[in-house]
Amino acid sequence: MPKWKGRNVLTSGAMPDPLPDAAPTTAAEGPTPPRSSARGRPGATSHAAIEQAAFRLFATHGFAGTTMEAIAREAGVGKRTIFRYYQSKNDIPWGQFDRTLDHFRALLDEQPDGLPVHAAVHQGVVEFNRFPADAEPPHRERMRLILTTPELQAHSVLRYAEWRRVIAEYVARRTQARPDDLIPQVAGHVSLAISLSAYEAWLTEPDAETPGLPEIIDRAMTGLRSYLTG
Amino acid sequence: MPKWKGRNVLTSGAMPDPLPDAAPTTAAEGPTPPRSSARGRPGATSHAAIEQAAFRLFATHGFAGTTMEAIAREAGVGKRTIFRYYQSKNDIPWGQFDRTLDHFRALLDEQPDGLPVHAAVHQGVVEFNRFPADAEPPHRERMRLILTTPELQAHSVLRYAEWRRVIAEYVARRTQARPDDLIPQVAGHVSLAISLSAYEAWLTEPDAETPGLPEIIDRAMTGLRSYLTG
DNA sequence: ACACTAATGGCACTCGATGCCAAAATGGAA
DNA sequence: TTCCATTTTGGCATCGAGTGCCATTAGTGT
Repeated sequence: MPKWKGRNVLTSGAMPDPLPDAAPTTAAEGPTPPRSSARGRPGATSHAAIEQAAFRLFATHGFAGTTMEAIAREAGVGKRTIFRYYQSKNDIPWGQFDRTLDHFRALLDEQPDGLPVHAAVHQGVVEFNRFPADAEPPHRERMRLILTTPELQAHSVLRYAEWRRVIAEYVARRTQARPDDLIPQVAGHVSLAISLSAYEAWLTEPDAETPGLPEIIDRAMTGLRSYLTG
Repeated sequence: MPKWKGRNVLTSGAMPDPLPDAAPTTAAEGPTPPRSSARGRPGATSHAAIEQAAFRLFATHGFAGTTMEAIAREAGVGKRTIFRYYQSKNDIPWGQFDRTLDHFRALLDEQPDGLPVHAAVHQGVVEFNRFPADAEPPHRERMRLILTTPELQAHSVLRYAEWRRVIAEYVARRTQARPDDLIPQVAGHVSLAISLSAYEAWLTEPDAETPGLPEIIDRAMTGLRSYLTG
């Protein structure tokens, strides 16, 4: 689903971490995540650094086999601090996903109004999942981790919900309905279904990915249409 | 998604608990769940009793506000024992869901071969979610809990996966494909998408549920078709 | 009564997560 | 420079889910 703007090298380069750290979408709770201001003590680490440390450990000990303490040690900060940057261990692999939702919204709005709604949504989803070849390997690893680790698979629905919402809102706007109405909701759910199927197929393929993610999403979409029309 | 065969009264009557307790689908691990055999010490409780106790507490303290210790006390058994009946706290609300999958499989097989695949699947899903009026209120409460509690919402994907698999296998068989191929997978994902949308709409409606679940699923399905054809 | 079998439940322990708070660390003002 | 307001850090205690271990209990069959 994701689509991290620029380059996001996983183990060696820089992690997503775009723009100055923003406030969490799931507002006011216990500790307030760092937001590198002018005044006050500067942050001891960054999302990027934490994710790099975490993925390094995940690669060797697996997700479940890596404790938060270990990640903290690897990142050179206190465990307590990690929990200020990420609400939970499960949130680490997703990184700054929220950030990309604005981009997704923009992509949908870019679609010409002449296009039928379903086609516009489809195009938006495809574009959202198209990115430079050099950003693909790390993205692939990230998604593989997420889609093959049960805990993460489960946790991800909470992320998907925000993503679906973007679609539901777009469809609602274009069909004069409310985002909570049945059709917009179905559109969101089905778009997610398509994407997930596509990702699973994508991850199954040999690394010499002949068909890219966009192509597979296209294929899943046309597959759905032919399936539904017998 | 579910469909517990007979009567399954939530707070007052009997919980699902059909058939003699079977082995867990996710096989051999730590403690082996009870399977009331002839020999040996008899079980101190049952899935039904545990679920009743649990739901009683969930109703007053909420899901998160209810500890496993509390459930154990309410059910009159040790905490350790509860964990032998359910792999996790999150598994309690779903009850013996696995059991219903065989029934689902049977429903699909019942569909006439003359019916187009998508129609057969649709019918199967609809039938799966049709049940006696007196079983509805508790089912509704159960699903409301599951679909409105983030932890449960997330955890449920693991259950849904098995359910989707049933569809993927059916579609694969009828289209001479493999269950892991793109189209069967998409069919499973999309059927789930439809069902979830329908459930959400169903739960939103006032209790005087004019349209039942089957009708809403139908509506979601036709909605999808018209959405996809502009 | 005795052996066999299988579930129970207490205990200790790991790990994720949270509240609390004193101790950094920084920029700006006196 | 020193003090101050500000903001993050990280240690500590605590809670709750989940697991391994194992002696105990409660049946069945002989």
